[in-house]
Amino acid sequence: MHLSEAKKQFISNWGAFGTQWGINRTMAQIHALLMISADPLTQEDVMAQLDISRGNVNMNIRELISWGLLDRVILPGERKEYFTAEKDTWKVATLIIRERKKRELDPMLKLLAQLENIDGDKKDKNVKQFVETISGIRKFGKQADQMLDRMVKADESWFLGGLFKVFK
Amino acid sequence: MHLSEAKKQFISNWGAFGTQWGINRTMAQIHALLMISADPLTQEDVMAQLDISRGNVNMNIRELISWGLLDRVILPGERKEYFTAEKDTWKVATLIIRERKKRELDPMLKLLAQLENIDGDKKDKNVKQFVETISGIRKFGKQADQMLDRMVKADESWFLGGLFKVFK
DNA sequence: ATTAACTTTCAAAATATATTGAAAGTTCAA
DNA sequence: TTGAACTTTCAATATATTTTGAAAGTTAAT
Repeated sequence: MHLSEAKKQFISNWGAFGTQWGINRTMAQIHALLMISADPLTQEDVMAQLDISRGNVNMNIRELISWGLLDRVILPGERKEYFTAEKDTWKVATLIIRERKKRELDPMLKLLAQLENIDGDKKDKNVKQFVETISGIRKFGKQADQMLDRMVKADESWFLGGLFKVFK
Repeated sequence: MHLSEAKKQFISNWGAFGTQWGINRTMAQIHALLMISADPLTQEDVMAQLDISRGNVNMNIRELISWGLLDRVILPGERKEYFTAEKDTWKVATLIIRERKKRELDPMLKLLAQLENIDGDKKDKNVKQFVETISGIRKFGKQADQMLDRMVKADESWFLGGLFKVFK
């Protein structure tokens, strides 16, 4: 397979992958494109290569920047903005973890904490089941939260080098 | 806060949470409802409590069963089917991991393996960047895959009891 | 201050996804 | 068998999300 075909495949599949994880197709595709591009691209380049509209590209590039996944670059002597993606997979992963944790896990844990203290007869099996379920999910979530925190703070080689132990 | 209000909040938020992870709102809500219900429910119960149509409930219950998250139960002497959810958070988590790994991660790793061997001048910076990006993502994915495999095989207490070490 | 190059916005349109409910299918007690 | 009780299907509909592109906004060289 040649580069251009492989690029197409990667971009298209990465887009589909994104949608299964609540990230819109275009955002994932733009990210994919910039990850595999050796040089920075302009908005026009992205529009042309992915065949999507100006507004769409603009909106998704801004979103990617807010996630910390892209940077604006001004090339010396040029008027227009260029964009590059963070290329280091480990950094990309930790940026994504950080962001989703903040947006989703943290608020959910806060909610669960509230729901755990409901009024009502603790002997009622419905109350009991509710509290047990919520606290079970919360315990799991807290543990995951901690683990992700450590991951994000850790060094790349810890994970990628296979130097980590999962059992005590 | 009282049970009925807390239930509503949990179901509604769990549904929203689901959509951010590529699981449809109704499926997540049905799962939430059954997780906090002490006794098995019928399709009718679910329809009534969540105010959704017969077809929708039926389709999503079947999907949840295929994930291994719900079981059909026939109560002795009853004609109709009841449904219960797996209540153990750890088991729920591993079932979900297993399923998503199979449906998403495994195929993606297969694709990346193919894309890594493209034809073309290895000195071309575009080819180089492509191969580097793909192999970086693949390395990370393989590591994640291994970690998840160990998690799924491990005992609940490993994770939930906080007995695990993340550093060597 | 002008204006050409470039970026951003956002209402409308297109697309994708989820939901409904009536009809068809199945099961089983009598 | 029959038919009442229950389950499943799926075409039509509703809802949610994404995309477009023209217009408005911004910037900076002259």
